[in-house]
Amino acid sequence: MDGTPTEETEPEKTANAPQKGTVTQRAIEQIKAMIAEGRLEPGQRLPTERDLAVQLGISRSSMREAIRALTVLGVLEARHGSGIYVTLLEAGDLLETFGVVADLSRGPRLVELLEVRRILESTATALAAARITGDQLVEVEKHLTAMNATEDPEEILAHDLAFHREIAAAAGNETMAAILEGLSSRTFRARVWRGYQEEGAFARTRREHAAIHRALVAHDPEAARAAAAAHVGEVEQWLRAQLTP
Amino acid sequence: MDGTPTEETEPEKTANAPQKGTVTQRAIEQIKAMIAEGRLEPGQRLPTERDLAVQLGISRSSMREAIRALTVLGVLEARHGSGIYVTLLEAGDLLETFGVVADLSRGPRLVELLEVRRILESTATALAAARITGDQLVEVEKHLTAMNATEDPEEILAHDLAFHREIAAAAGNETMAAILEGLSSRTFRARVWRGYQEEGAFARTRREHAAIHRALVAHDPEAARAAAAAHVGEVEQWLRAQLTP
DNA sequence: ATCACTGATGTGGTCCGACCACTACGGTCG
DNA sequence: CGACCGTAGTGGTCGGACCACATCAGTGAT
Repeated sequence: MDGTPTEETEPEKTANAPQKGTVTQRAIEQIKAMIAEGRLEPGQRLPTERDLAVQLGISRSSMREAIRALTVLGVLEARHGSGIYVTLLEAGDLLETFGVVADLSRGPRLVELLEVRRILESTATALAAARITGDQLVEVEKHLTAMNATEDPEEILAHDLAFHREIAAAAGNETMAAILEGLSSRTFRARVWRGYQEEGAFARTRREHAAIHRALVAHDPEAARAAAAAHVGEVEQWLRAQLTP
Repeated sequence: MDGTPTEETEPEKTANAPQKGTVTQRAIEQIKAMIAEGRLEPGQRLPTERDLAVQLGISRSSMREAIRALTVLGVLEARHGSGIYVTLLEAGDLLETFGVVADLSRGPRLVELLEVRRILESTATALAAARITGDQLVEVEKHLTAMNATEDPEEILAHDLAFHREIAAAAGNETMAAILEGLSSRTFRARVWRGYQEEGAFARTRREHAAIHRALVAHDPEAARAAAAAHVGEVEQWLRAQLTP
């Protein structure tokens, strides 16, 4: 596209970043900056990979790496045959990567993660108790009864996740809900649950869920906070004990 | 490896993932799985890009995209001329991406982020009050006095960040500290601070910091929790008011 | 024997060009 | 008018080439 090769061979200083780090890293920062500055709106479609590469003066390969990076971060979304789009940049999009932390953590850090979850979950449950509507409560109860009606561990886990997800949603803070979602990612809980439930913790779990539900119905934030903290705290203490046998 | 070009054209079912999603996405999952299963230890060096590509049966280009993705997630680290290494997988490594959320969030979500920070920061400060050592307290005081001794906004911000970072570290939960670090990322606070401090909030900020420090010295968790919650809450309320003028 | 220099080697970083797989859109045909 | 189909454009993949950098063994002077 350049045409006349007599263009500035010397590095242009037109308010552009000179040269720091790899070109791919630079491209990532530039696209991020474009979004942060509002030059790219959520949901908007970007130019093609080829055009973008030309615009930033890099090869398509490097541009693809930059796009891939922003894709896994939940900032961009590539649709085969259609184009590249900015995501809606909602909490869920950007915090999806949180699950990776939970998946790759082991030992002491699992306890730390549960501690964070206990803090956030108890607060979220308290907020939910104050704000939850009738419809939302029905949804919570649906998963609660379904969870108690089956013996299939997989199904129990699924409804357990949904139970807490509905509560987090009722708290009215999408960001907090998204973080808790990542903190309860499938593989994370599956690893902990396996051992925990094998000790006949089903009954205790049901009792704790019932206590949380009771607090929600009563719109009692303090009771809800205590119940949720105790619920997560039980698992936390069990896991803590597992690490020091 | 197989040699004979009479290779099975039909999809191989040798316990391998058949074909879902892009090859790059598959490679990302496979490497993640290798780490999760312990086949790759933290700090360990991986085979070369070229070898890895051959092992997973994909091109080097696709492998590079996978590596780039895991790099931005803080799972891998590429050193030019040396090789690719698994990071130490510490909380700070994996939660670095949290800063992206703060950088790209605007409007209502900024309030939500501050709400999350208020919850975590207040708890972390409470924990710190109970556990902080003399040395750690000295470090905190260093930033406190330095912050009050200058008028340069940039320097104030830097010491402010360090002040809270030291407290979070004293709480003894690296994961929580890493999340708070992301929630206080430079660009995030710079955007909010700009307007907040222009209203002569310096004095108030100093008073709040002094209150937090007093609670730490007294080893009074409840006072620390209240002071930290009020500190963040002030900014939170100010920002909330800005959004509904 | 010790140390600084130097070269070769291997690694990640970048670029290019080609082709494939899929989507979207428009025209055609029933 | 609607279903079908072909085409152009897009992201996805591949292979090869070259560059920039780190590392280390070998060399040489001290």
